[in-house]
Amino acid sequence: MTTRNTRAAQIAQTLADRIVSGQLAPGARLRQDHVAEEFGASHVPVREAFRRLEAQGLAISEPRRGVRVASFDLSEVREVAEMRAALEALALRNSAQHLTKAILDAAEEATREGETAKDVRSWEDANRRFHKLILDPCGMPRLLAAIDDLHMASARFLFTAWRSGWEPGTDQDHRAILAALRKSETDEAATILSRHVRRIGRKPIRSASGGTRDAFAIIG
Amino acid sequence: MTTRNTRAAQIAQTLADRIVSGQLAPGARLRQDHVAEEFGASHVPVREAFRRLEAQGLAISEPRRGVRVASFDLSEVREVAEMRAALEALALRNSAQHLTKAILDAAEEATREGETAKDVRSWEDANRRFHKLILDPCGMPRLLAAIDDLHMASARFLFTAWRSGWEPGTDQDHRAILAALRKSETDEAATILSRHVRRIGRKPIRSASGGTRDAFAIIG
DNA sequence: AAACTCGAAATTATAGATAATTTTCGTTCG
DNA sequence: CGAACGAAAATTATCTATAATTTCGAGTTT
Repeated sequence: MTTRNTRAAQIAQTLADRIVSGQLAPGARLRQDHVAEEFGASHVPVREAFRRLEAQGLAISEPRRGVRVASFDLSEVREVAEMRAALEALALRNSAQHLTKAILDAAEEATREGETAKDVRSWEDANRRFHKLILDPCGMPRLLAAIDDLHMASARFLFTAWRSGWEPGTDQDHRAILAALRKSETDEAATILSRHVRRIGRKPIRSASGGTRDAFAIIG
Repeated sequence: MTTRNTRAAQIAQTLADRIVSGQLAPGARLRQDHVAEEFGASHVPVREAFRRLEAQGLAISEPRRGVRVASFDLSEVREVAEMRAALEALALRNSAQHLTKAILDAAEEATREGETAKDVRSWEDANRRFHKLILDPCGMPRLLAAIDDLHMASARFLFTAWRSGWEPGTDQDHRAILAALRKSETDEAATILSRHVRRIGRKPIRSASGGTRDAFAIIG
């Protein structure tokens, strides 16, 4: 199997998945020799992977002190929500004129899948697919890459908060966005999308010390 | 001042400066052994620096084929302008309530310096200072980092287009933004800022083959 | 003459080794 | 008993060496 990617990219991808899924907790140390050994690689590609994770905001590196999984708090959840709102609205405005009926149908199907998802992971997958479908046609690669990074952060917030317990509901926002797009009411669709992405859910979490605190995540 | 940063960070910084200033042309190859030799380093920190430049959009890496300075065209200039407009407007809305008279005075001073700048480099420096002054108080580090990267891209577009020949003018937009902020008319200020950042200038450039084509850059 | 093949040179990717720094943990001193 | 110190261990950052891949050109074939 000749992988087309570099070793560093593979390692970065796997570690990113673990961080997003919550398998690697915020604050956890990433020790280069341990990671290298696990992947059967030397530490050089591992260090390159770390630099990538750092740029994506998933890890934090302090010189001579190693790399840790980035921590986050409510203010960063809010920040990512606001950035997503601003950038996704922009993308949608540029994407709208290129949307076809087939794309909108596929987005509706993704919405249905999200509504019937039985766990948070499959809901997130369907939700991301919805957003990607209606935004990709904007043809702005740099913008789409930035949105992708923000979605990854969103997913991390979500998986950390909703480790278990997920009840699906009808996604009125998605349907309203699609209805507006079908009527070519771009501004309306962008406005709903912007509001939709800024909705932050709260869930009580049992902390290690026995008490309960609240966890927050973007639920759009 | 010995920056206690890593070698990789120093190399990335220096290369980024060269790319932004146009000293390294779009498409130019970055050969790790040559760079390593120049900086008196091995190829390991050089490779880490490359990953950083890649994440910032300043370089493009193709596995086994090396790293090149990223190319860009009018559509990317437009894209960066739109992204800056969206994100800087967001930042300003969150920054407005924290702005003090001292900050606004400093921003006005930066505007004056930009108006009297004798070359494009010092104009860009003053312009960036203006934007940074009024946006930094928003206290959203991830947003500010994203804006920083976009400013770097903007500067690159500008320096590539306006390698020479620069005539200063009064910056009415900056003054209008400051006036609105002084009156606490945040929405008005954000609207002007958004329009301001999307202004794209055109300049005829003598190409190598003797003909002239147009170069474009964000002039806000 | 154009296209193709093969091989050498250049370059990138990975591995192994070394030096420098931080962390850890036991011991001593207040 | 707790804080502070210091050697040992672990970890990071860097360098040198080796392996793998691509590029480019000379020579051959159609």
